[in-house]
Amino acid sequence: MLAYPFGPLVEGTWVERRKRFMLDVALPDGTMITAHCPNTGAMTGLTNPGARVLLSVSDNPKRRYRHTLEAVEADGVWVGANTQNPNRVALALARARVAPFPAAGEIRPEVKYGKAERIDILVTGEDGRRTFIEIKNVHMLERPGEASFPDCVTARGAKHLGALADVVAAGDDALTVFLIQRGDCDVFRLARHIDTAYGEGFDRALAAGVRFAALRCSISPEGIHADGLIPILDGMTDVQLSQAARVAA
DNA sequence: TCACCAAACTTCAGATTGGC
DNA sequence: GCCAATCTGAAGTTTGGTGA
Repeated sequence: MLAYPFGPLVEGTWVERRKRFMLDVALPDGTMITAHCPNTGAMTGLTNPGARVLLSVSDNPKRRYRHTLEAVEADGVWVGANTQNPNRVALALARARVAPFPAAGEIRPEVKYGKAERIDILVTGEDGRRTFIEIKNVHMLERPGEASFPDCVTARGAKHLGALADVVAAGDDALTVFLIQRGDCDVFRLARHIDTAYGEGFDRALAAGVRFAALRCSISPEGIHADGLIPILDGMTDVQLSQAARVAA
């Protein structure tokens, strides 16, 4: 299903990522522009000068740069580069009651909890039971057909896993969705060699009862299409079976 | 209803601190 | 004094919350 339509896009060529939020792009007519890069991560595998990019255009007069990077072509497919889109896609799918999101309940995005934490989506069932849902953006392909996360050390990500484990300990449900913004993968694997602390946090969260799911999305100039869940392979824990059983439940 | 503010995202560069 | 480790601020945009 088309979970998030892009609207009109402009195609260009990646020239240089000058600063974290600024990307120089060459338009087809040779014009050089600076676009906003809404991805503050390392963008491993995507920072390829000469690669085709898709840009959305904003009419907001307050913006310094009218264009926003939406996708980069890598390995022959479009890869979503806007880290704000996964949350939008997840919210749309949650409202459509698509697995792995709860089949019923009140949906609220960006909900504060604890002292200073903020969860991406909170679903409250009619019985009052809450499901805290954290969305993680995935774009890296370490091996053909195998998506991986994280692409760099993410202390914040490990912190989120600990917070979700606390949520489960308090009697609520917690779900982490690895939303993969590329269609050329069949499995998801945790990149423990990149961030061992995140891997350890993953193990603790899994043992505590946090559920995990990997959701593959295909990117096209029309928008982001939700393909469905793919297996999480891990080698240390049989996450795939665990995930399948829990999602089915 | 509108305007304003804070928080979130992540990493780098520069400043600061501690140890030798 | 030097080096390494740690801390802090900044970068642009979006979105939700709050107050007028």
